[in-house]
Amino acid sequence: MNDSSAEPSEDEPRDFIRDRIRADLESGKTSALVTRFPPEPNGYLHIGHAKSVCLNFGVVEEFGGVCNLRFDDTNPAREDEEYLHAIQEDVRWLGFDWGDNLFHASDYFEQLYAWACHLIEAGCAYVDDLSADEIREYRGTLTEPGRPSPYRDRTAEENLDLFARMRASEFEDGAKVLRAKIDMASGNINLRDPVLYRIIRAPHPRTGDAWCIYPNYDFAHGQSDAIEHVTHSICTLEFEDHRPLYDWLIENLPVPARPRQYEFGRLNLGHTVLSKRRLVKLVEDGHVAGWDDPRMPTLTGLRRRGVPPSAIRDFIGRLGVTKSDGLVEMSYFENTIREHLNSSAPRRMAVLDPIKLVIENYPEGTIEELDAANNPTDETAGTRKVSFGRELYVERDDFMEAPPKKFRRLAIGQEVRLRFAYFVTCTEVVKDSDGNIVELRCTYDPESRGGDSPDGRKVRGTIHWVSAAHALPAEVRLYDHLFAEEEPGKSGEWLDDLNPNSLEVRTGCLVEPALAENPGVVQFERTGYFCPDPDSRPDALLFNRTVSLRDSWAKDKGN
RNA sequence: UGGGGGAUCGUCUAAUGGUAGGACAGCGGACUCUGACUCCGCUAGUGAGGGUUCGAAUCCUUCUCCCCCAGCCA
Repeated sequence: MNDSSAEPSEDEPRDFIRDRIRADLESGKTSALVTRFPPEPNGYLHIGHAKSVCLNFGVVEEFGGVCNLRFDDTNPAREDEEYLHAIQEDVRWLGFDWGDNLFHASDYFEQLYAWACHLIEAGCAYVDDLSADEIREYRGTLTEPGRPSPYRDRTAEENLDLFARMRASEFEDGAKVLRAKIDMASGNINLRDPVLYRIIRAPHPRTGDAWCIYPNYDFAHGQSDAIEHVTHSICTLEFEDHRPLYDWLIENLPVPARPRQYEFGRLNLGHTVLSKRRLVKLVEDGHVAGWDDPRMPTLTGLRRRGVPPSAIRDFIGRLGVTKSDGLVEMSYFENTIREHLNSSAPRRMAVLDPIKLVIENYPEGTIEELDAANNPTDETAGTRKVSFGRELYVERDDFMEAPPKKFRRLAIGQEVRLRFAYFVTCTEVVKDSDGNIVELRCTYDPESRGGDSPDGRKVRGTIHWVSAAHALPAEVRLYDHLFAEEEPGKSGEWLDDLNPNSLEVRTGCLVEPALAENPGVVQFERTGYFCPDPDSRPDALLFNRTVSLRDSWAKDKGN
């Protein structure tokens, strides 16, 4: 780890938060940088969380310091152990390490309780008997001040006693709460005597039934930061309004450190949703197959989809960190994924919608082993052998009976290259009784073995293929945007904007045999990037499309 | 008509009183054994009005629009 010498260099990211940290380090205000990533264990991490993860862990990689992983587990009614493990796996997958610094807000319950008592003794907090509805009523509105609760002026002794009895389980859920005594007339509603503790008689994943009162976010978060000596508590914009309360608590409590909160704009991505509430709904109502459905923007979904973590980190880095809230185009993310995969993914051939092609002048029963480059952009990726024979399968789309002028693929009388193999010319088509094309008959030029003709003759197009005798059957799942609308719910019910075609299952695909050996993320030549699904088996191959290749032909056709 | 925050190409962002720049998208072209990749070029922006200044995205001022807040969620 480097330490606080912080000359900004050219390729280092710069933003208002890093500028702040740099200044604090240089001035000596901060001697050792401490940040934290504080997920609530009540759902899976998504790409929006990745922005926070990359920021909090990123700055300590850049400036030195530590980033704690701290679970904000203050609400046992909503949280579950399942998420504790999943979240750690996802952060690790992204490539970050919290070392021994795995903490929980629940680790601090006893200290938090003591500090609550401190507040009571100082006359800064009181036990309120008002119901939730009454508290809401007394709180006023955005434009009208609130009114003090009739219980606001209880003595410290009484409050202490009541609070102890809350802890001792003498009251029902909702019967009493502990509130900070601040300002019922504040324009900032968070300062109108915010609730600090509530009664929740639910077993906690970590503390069991040791407690029946739990601190809420506002009381737990800042104080946990202080306990951990967090120097820069980085959160999203919606907490900006909470900062005065955050500071008020820090100032009124004998905490061991003075953390400061900084807020940045959260990530919004087009054609998807990134709110936990909505993601849960998609899973629970079965609109997707689960948290790890490859269409989900969750990290586990993206992982199953084949998106490399490096692409996610790179994407987040390109976005920058600001306080303006925007909507990032999905194509920006997709482009980053392609960029990472282009250099790393081995090329393979797979035919997603096969039609048979027979080379009439190719000797029957002959099989050739041809060399195919594994990655033309990376010579060190080497080559592999692919089997070639008289009967092949090619993509149905790669033939047209009445091709437009710019069509560079197979058509009657048109010569094309079979990738890594030979030049072939289509001579006739075979149709069934309904007039559907069922087979293409071709001739080949034996001189063009390997893909080039000695006479220097050029062909306009190159198409991919598989050998009929060697190809393996496979199922391929093509994914599209989960939502048809870029901003789901912009006009109407967000679920109505689901894309009915977000999943297209292709059965009867044929892939080259090399794909049987669990290849990781590969490029199917001319088609896209694909990875084997965890459910894929040797006798039932199953691939997910990570992202398609750019296709300027498809775009052109639309005109 | 309370409080907090934000407005720069279509999108994400740089420029902190001195030539409005980059990336993605789009368009055009070159190259190509992937209509991919790569390369080249083009299009396109300071929310509006006033002011200060030799000079304003930047400073002042008025206005407009957008986001967040009335959980015993985080």
